[in-house]
Amino acid sequence: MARKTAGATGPGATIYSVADRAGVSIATVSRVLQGGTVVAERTREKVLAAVEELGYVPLGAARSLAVRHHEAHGLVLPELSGPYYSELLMGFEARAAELGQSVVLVLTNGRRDLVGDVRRLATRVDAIAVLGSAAIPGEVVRTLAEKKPVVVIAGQPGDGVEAVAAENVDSARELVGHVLGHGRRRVLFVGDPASGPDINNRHAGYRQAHHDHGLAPAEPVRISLREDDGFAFARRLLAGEYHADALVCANDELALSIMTALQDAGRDVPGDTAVVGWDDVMTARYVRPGLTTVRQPVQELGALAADRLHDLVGGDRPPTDTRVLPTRLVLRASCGCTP
Amino acid sequence: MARKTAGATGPGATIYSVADRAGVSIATVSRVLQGGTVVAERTREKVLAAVEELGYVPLGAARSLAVRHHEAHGLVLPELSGPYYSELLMGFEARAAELGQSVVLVLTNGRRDLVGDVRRLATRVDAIAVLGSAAIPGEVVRTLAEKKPVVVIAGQPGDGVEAVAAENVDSARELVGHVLGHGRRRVLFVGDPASGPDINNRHAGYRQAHHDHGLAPAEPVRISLREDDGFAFARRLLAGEYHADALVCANDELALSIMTALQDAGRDVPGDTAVVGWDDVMTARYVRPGLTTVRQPVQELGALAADRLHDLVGGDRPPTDTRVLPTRLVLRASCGCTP
DNA sequence: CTGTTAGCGCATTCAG
DNA sequence: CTGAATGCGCTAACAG
Repeated sequence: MARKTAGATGPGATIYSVADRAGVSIATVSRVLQGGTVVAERTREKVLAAVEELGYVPLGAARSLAVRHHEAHGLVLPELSGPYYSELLMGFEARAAELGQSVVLVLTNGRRDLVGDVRRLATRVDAIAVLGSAAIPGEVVRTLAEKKPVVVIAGQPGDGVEAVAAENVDSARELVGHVLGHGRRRVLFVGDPASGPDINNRHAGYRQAHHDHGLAPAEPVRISLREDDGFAFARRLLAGEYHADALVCANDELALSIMTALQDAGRDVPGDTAVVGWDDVMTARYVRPGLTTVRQPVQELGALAADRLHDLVGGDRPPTDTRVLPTRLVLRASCGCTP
Repeated sequence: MARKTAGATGPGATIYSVADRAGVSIATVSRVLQGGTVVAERTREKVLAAVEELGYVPLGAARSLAVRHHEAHGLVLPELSGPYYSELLMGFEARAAELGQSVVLVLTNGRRDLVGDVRRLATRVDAIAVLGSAAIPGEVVRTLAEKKPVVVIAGQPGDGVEAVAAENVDSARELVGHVLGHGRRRVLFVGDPASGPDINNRHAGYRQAHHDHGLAPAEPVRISLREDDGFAFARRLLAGEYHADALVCANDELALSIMTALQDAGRDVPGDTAVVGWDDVMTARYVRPGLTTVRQPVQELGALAADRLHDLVGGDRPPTDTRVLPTRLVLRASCGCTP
């Protein structure tokens, strides 16, 4: 049946109208646009001209249906506050783009129908990366992984699904060892290890460092990882509810809020109390004393996740063990060092 | 022609295999999945069971092709460092999700083939939001707007394309007026007004405030808006290259880097030099003195952009004038106030 | 080098 | 309430 191929301009132009206008077949149009096969220079020009004149924009969905690939990766994050997620996303997006993949993003935080949203996502991408800690219940991830390639970022290793992560245990051990090396003997771990595998590993390193020094680790202060919780804890500390000469905070937001609160109350940091954190956020460089922390290669982590997805979709490279990226201690003054 | 509808499980399951398994037609499957039409409870259950057993995930591309909608919005940002873009993205994503739209993200910063990337994006979304300042050459935006609905965020108003923005001129006028009210008489605008419409408007407000007070504004210090540039400027200021008792910085990153550099060199802020910025980033609360700045409703801006795209796609609401969101002065101590 | 043709998987009339 | 048939726009053989 002869298609209606009315000279639709702008939106509405299809490969048929372009072919018509250029006086060629749709196959030829497809060829010059995909750039794979050889096309006579003469006809190529005609096609390109027609494309230009009609303002033709190919319909991605039609291509996807034909090639049976979305050419898109999904990324599921809890939110975007703080530099961690943003950097992860930047790294992911950059690598995905290099690989010719679009990225469609889902932020789960105050989401009504999380499961539904993720299912809809699965509908339009070839593979999905999920931030392990908070984004999604592990059960959902597992059923998802039965249908699409999935990689978990900084999550529980060994669920049977691919995973990438930054190193935490050793760097925690090193960091806490460093603090103990300053002569501190009452160092508290601030932040709930149950917040996620990352935090749990940091706490594990904290314990190891104590054992290394023949010391008994104190119970962790089980609070969540936001500024407000830091302020609340600082009040309790100032009230004498805790005793410590050093605070190892699960992340920088906690460390910064606590440090500031202590200082505003007249405490000397690190004189009275040393404070260290995790992530090396921008603020860590600006406060005085500078915050000693651990720098993670967050962008690389994102890029790595994108890589794995791509491999998984391509069917290359069989599932590998969890890839762990190294981290680096950043010594400033809040731990007791004099730079 | 009878389709091969082999009981494909997991990936590979189609609406046909589900229909087969449930002993119904694909139309019925489609109906229960879309939930629009009425279906007998009995058959609905059969279908759902089949879906479950086969692990069926509908192919978004096929649906998009059939309904002639991608049900996705594009968002083009330069990058994601700092809180501004992240918050914008959060606001955009949240609203888009509410409207049932996926969001596909493109970060343009070190991008090789920007134009190509944006064209590919246009291929798979119904509409696109672009951050005006830095993401894309205005010319590209205009040709894009001929093919897809486009809204420019914080960009040049009146290109004939939809736009949303935060208020800048008045808040700048108020901020600078406030600084002048502290008795400062040599206040410099730091940051290149040509960086983008936002900055240009802030500079305009700066000038107005001077005129309000019968003062002559100084030439702006034309540097770009990153930390490094702030440090470099601070060095030149300390070297006596500039004279000022107040610095109105185009954004917080600039303000913070400059303030810190001055303090490290022994200058008193705000005693010797007041410093104010724009954006109210997290660090602004932590430095001492706290940074006086202007808070923009960035998330709302993102949400607004998503709304407009949706309206544009729906064909509702004719193109409106640029929507401008109000901003708010945040007074802390760096301007000379005593909180 | 180019045209013809057959699906890709789904939504949607139109009958029944 | 349900099924059969058609087309969405594009790619990829397969011929010429």
